[in-house]
Amino acid sequence: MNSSNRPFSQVHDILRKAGLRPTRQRLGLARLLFENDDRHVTAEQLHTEATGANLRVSLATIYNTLNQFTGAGLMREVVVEPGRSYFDTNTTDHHHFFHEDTGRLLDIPGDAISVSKVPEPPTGTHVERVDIIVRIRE
Amino acid sequence: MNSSNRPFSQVHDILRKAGLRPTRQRLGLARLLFENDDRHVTAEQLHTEATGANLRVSLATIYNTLNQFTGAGLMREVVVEPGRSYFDTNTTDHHHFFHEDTGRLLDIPGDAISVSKVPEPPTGTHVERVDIIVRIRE
DNA sequence: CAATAGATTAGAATGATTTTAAAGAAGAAA
DNA sequence: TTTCTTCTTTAAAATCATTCTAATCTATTG
Ligand SMILES: [Mn+2]
Ligand SMILES: [Mn+2]
Ligand SMILES: [Zn+2]
Ligand SMILES: [Zn+2]
Repeated sequence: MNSSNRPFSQVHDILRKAGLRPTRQRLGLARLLFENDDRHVTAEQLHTEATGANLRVSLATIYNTLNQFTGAGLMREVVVEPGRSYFDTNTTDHHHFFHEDTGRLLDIPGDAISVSKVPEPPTGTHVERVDIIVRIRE
Repeated sequence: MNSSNRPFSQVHDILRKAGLRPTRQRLGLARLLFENDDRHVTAEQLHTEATGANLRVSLATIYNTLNQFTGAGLMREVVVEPGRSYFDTNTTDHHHFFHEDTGRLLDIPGDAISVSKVPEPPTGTHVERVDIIVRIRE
C-alpha cells in the first residue's frame, strides 16, 4: 500500500524513499520546495518563506533539512558566491546564469549549452561534475 | 626613470602601476605571488607561507592585499567551495579543475576548453564572465 | 625634517553555518 | 494503546572565514 490517498502523499513518498522520517518540518519544507517549479534557495530565504507559510521551523532545522535533501540526491548545492550557499531543486544536468546584482540563479538547460574539448583530468582522478556559471549584470 | 636597478624592481613596478604604495608587506606578498609560476591561494595559505618566509604580516593585511590586488586586476577570485575563497594570479582567460579531495585548483587554458551555444542572457543583462569548474576526485 | 595621506594591526565584530545537549516526536514491539 | 527506542527538532553556544575599528606606523611630498 502506498500513500496515494493521504494528505501530501507526493512529498510523503519522496521522504520515505529517501529514508527520511516524514516529520511535520520536513513535510512542510518538502512541499515548499517540490510542489512548485524548480527553485534555488538559500537557507535564510527558505526559513523566511516557511515562517510566512505558518510553518514553525528553526534555522538549524532548515540547514539540517537542506543538507539531508542534498545528501539524498533530492537537491544539489550551487556555489557562486563566497559566504553563501544556494540549494537547487533541479537535479537534472544543467547549468546557471548568476545575476551578480540581484543574487538570482536561473537555469540553463543541459542541452542549451555545452563544453567541448574538456581536457583529460590528471592521472588518477575522474570528472565528478562540470559546473558552468554564466555571470551576468544589468 | 624606472626602478630597474632597485631591489625587487619588478614587483615594485607592478605595485606602482596599480597605484598601490610599495610597502614592505605588499612587496613581500607580491614577490611570493608574482615571482613564481601562476598560483591559487587562500588567505590562510598565503599567511602561513609569508610567515614561513620571515615576512611579518597580519591576516588582516593578507585579506586587504588580496582584495586590493584583485581590485587592481592583478589577481582574480575563484569561488568553488562554500566558506572559502581562492585567489588566482593567472588573470588570463582560463578555467579550472577543482580537486574536491585535496582542495587544489588547476588551470585549464582558455583554449583547451570552450562553451558552445551559450544562450542569450535575460533581456537587460549582459554576460560578465563564464566560469567553468571541472570537479574531480580520486 | 615636518605634515599628511595612506597602510598595518590587534582585537572586536559579523554572518553563515555547525555543534551541543536537552526535550519532543515517530516507528517498532508488545 | 502503552512502552521502548531511535530520530528529530531546537535554542543557544561554538566555529570559521572574513571584515571592521580605531590606534599606531610609514611612505610620500613639500
Ligand atoms: Mn554542506
Ligand atoms: Mn571580496
Ligand atoms: Zn538550477
Ligand atoms: Zn587559475
